[in-house]
Amino acid sequence: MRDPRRDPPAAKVAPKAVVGRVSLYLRQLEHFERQGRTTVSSSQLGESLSINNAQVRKDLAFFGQFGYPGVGYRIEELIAALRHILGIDHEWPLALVGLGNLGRALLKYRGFRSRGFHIVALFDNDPEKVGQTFDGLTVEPLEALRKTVSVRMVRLAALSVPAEAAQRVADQLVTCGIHGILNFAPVTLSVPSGVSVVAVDLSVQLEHLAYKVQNTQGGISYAG
Amino acid sequence: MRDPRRDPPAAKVAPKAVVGRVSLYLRQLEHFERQGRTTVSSSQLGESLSINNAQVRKDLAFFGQFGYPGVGYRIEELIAALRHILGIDHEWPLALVGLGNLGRALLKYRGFRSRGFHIVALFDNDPEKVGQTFDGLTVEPLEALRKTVSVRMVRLAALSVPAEAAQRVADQLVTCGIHGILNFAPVTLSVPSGVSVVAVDLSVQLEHLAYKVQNTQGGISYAG
DNA sequence: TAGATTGTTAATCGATTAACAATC
DNA sequence: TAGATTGTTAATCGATTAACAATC
Repeated sequence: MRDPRRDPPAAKVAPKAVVGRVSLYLRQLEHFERQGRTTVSSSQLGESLSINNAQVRKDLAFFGQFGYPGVGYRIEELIAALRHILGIDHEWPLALVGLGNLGRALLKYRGFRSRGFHIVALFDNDPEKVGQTFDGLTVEPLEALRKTVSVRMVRLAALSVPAEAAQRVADQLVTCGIHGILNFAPVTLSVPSGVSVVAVDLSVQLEHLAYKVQNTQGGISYAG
Repeated sequence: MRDPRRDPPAAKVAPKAVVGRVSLYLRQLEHFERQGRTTVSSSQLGESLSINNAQVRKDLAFFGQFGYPGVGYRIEELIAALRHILGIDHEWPLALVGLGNLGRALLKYRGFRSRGFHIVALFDNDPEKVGQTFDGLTVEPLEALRKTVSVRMVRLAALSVPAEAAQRVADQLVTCGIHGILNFAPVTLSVPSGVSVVAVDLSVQLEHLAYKVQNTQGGISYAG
């Protein structure tokens, strides 16, 4: 019922790198679809993302057989399949914890909503912030976490609190039933098994850029 | 002159994964230093970050010999060495291009400045934005890019423009002498060799989190 | 000294790429 | 059919981990 081709070979969790590339494939496929294309080959898809064509086929084959020999991949069909695989063929209610500058920016960020992630609750421990309204949502104290998470069936949280508070708040999130944390605080969170964390550290990324620029004296390519 | 231990073994560019971990080591070392500690072993440093101790030693050994057998690493000394290696022992002037919600958040984000990255110029193509002042900086049109980049010796740019504009603006940045781009737009940029790009795609990260949560039925650990 | 811990080699593991029979 | 392209196996490459002599 869910896809027209053969089923996935196994129920193993894909390696991190594969999942990341699948997100990129999906984005590029949507781009091709908007251009009116209907099929794409692994070579074309790979070239547009600077990824080897065998890698594209192998990544996709991890989840099942989606291609047509001699033809390539049907774009519309592959988009639907990848959305299902990534779990973004439905909406994800999202809690945003920490309404500092970064938090407020995340709230306004369009990229989340357009991928099915809806921020449905705001939390902050600062009494100045509690009760304030941003984008139609009222900031609640962390004490309200358990109730709101349960009522709104929230499984994911974006964490944009200061580094010192991050682990403590993460513990609360876990206790209140959150299953996944997108962590913007510059600390390595420790969470129990069964809870997922993805870290987004902007400074680490910028430091990497500085390193690359410093170690590139013209002529060598580092387009990664 | 620059560090008290033996010099690096070679001048090769470190793999991406190594550089990312070195940023994490540095952050954790700074944390230990604030706690008043003076030395740390690879096991202790690794444990605090969920990284194997052999990996810690190997990563550091890539850049030189910093440790003392039987003692570990002297924290103050290692911090200085890693700052130098990452190229953040000096300030990096940074241009911010695109003053939408995300751009304005990046401008206010403290994490950059505290790591030595100073936003010194703002650019946007929107006539509504040009001339406006944010945090004491006036938004300039992209036509002013070349002059400002050269006058202020800017080598790095954070790019937070809409996806449709990203490649075009990136081309301009490169033409005007930018050497490194921190790309927040959800597209894969194509740049000439000698120019570095680091992509930060918040939706990709959130999709990864959704995938992990969806594929974790309690009991299995995914603390990555 | 004895104990601790490094830097490094060798072993293992996983990820990427090339090659090609099977398929449309 | 001939040409194109898949899925997959085998070969390659790189990254991680274990083990240990060297060192303080």
